Amino acid sequence: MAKRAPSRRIGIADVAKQAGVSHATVSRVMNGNFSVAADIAERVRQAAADLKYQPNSVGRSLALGKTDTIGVVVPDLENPTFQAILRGVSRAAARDGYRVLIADSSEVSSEEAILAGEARRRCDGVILCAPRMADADLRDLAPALHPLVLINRSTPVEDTPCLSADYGQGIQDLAAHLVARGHRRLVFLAGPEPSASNRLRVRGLELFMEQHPAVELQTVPGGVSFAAGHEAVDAILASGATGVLAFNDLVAMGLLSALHERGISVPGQLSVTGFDDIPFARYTTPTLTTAAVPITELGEMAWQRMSAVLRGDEDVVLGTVIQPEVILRGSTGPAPS
Amino acid sequence: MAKRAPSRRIGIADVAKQAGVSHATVSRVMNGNFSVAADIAERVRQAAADLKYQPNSVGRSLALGKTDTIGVVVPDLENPTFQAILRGVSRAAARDGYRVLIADSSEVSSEEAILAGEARRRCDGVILCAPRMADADLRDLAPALHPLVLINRSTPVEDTPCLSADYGQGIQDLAAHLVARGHRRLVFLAGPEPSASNRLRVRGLELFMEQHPAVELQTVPGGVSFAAGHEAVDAILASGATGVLAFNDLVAMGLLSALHERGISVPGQLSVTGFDDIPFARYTTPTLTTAAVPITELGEMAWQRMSAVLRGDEDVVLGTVIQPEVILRGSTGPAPS
DNA sequence: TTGAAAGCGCTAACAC
DNA sequence: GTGTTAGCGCTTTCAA
Repeated sequence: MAKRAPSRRIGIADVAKQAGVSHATVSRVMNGNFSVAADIAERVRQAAADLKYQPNSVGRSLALGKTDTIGVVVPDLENPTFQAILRGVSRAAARDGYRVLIADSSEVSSEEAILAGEARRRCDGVILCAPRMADADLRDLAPALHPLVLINRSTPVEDTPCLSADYGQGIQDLAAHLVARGHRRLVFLAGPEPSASNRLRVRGLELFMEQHPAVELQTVPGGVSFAAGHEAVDAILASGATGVLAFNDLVAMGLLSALHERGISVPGQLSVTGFDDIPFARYTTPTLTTAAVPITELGEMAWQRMSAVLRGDEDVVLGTVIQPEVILRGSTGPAPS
Repeated sequence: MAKRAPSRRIGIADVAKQAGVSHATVSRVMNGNFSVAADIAERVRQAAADLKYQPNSVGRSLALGKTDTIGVVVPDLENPTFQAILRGVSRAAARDGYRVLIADSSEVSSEEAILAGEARRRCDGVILCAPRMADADLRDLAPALHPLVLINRSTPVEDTPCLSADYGQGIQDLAAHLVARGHRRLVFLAGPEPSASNRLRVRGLELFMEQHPAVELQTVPGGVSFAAGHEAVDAILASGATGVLAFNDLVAMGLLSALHERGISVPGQLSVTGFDDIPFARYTTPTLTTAAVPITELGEMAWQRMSAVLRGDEDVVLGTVIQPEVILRGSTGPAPS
């Protein structure tokens, strides 16, 4: 037996008693079931209002077998990309009456599986952003998580919608832009080695190089943050490149800031590109050339897929790849002669 | 009767049957109750593993009368301030085994009350950031939301912990800094009229002006975003002021960007201050002088308060005011002579 | 130490 | 149209 609460919250039974009807009738009224006589319905509504009745959604969830909540697992709530995904999911889900439970793995990827499972137990489904989780782990985990939607994974998982941006194409487009402006020595300021989205960029650049044998490309280890870009400045300058392809906007901004401190002119001496087009990219000095990934929309689309699965749609789109769009701004220019 | 699901999820009953014990025993084992014989416990664990049993947390919540989840209501998931609060709450709550449900009112303040109530029904408590909600509405709402923790409200509400930053003092400190550098004509690039935190800044500036009769202060309408700051540039220039106190960092950055486009030198011709010290503030050009509000910590503290209330602590701290700290960077300098 | 049974708050099938 | 009742999956009291 559950706790004998001394002063329970108002429940459906209290309203039923107050209105002099059965609790089934109260339930009907609360759910807008019209098979209740108008006068009785009114009496029930009055009683509910008098008692300030708030339906208990846990009871409701148990009876209905659904929570109207989905979990979103992100590696880092501090990263604008994941904030944007979360925002997109949250808004789209809210329009359909669903709420979002957040699970932030704080970049501890060993936690992701646990968090995701935990989230799934409380929710009707989970949207998983786990860019660094090993493919094998993901495949093991997936069945227990279903309904599951994946974001930014290249791994196809059976019966699991997956949304991602074409980082490979985006970085090629940026490289092409630099080459068109006369740059022949490029450097890739890389993201985390194990990250799927970094691998896609690397692969894209490999393809690009095959088609542009005259271009030279180096790689400098970077990271995902301002600080990573800031710290990489020496290695970038040492590379002798005239064009820098940064892993993302954050890294590019850190680099821009360090270059400014060193008195290096951008794009006069060095052109720099970012990736993502975070809101701040248009406010840096100089403004940042980047490949825009409509990441909030990607979050919204993730909800569409989840919603389709929850509705039991027969043919949910499984693979979705969004094409980034190159945005030319002030941080790139012709190669110095 | 609930839906006759054709293929239910594995429940405690399945594990009980498989292990040849009652479901009460399974429950005891799953909850680490030691009053179960070691061999039986092992058998149960084995059965649970075989069946890949995942305890259903809705059932658990109903029996226990708690969800181990708290709701966080924010006006805008796009705003770095609220992202940081959310992050602070989420991480602190996670450490105590609680999860966070997000409710984004998308700046529609009429939605806040509904969202908050809705969140409360699904959660054990709610942390409310509703800077524009009218005091009276908040007081009406509070009892139904309890346990409730308020963020950035100056309204005291009975029995409700409230955390806020001392925006009034922070803006005075920034103004003092400008005056110390010789500025005599200041302009406040204001936030939203009805926002409590804007009113605190206004009040702070009034106090400041009383103590500095030689200083002239104008007010220009602004907003909360980049765009607002960017658009205000003409009004700012028209004011003839040499020092600008922007409502927050975002607004300051938008203004900085517009000033850069106009070729106005900062801080040579105009000094600009922000507020909040968002992560990007140290990477603008020039870097932004601002008043740092440790907002993630504020989120963490909000969880501490909530946690205390949930534990039934007798004397929870109700009012907490965090002092912003002025961070001097490159966007402010001596008044032009 | 274990099982039977009640109850958490709600929905819905069924009978009237 | 409305009430009775079973059941969602779990915890916990009580009795054995």
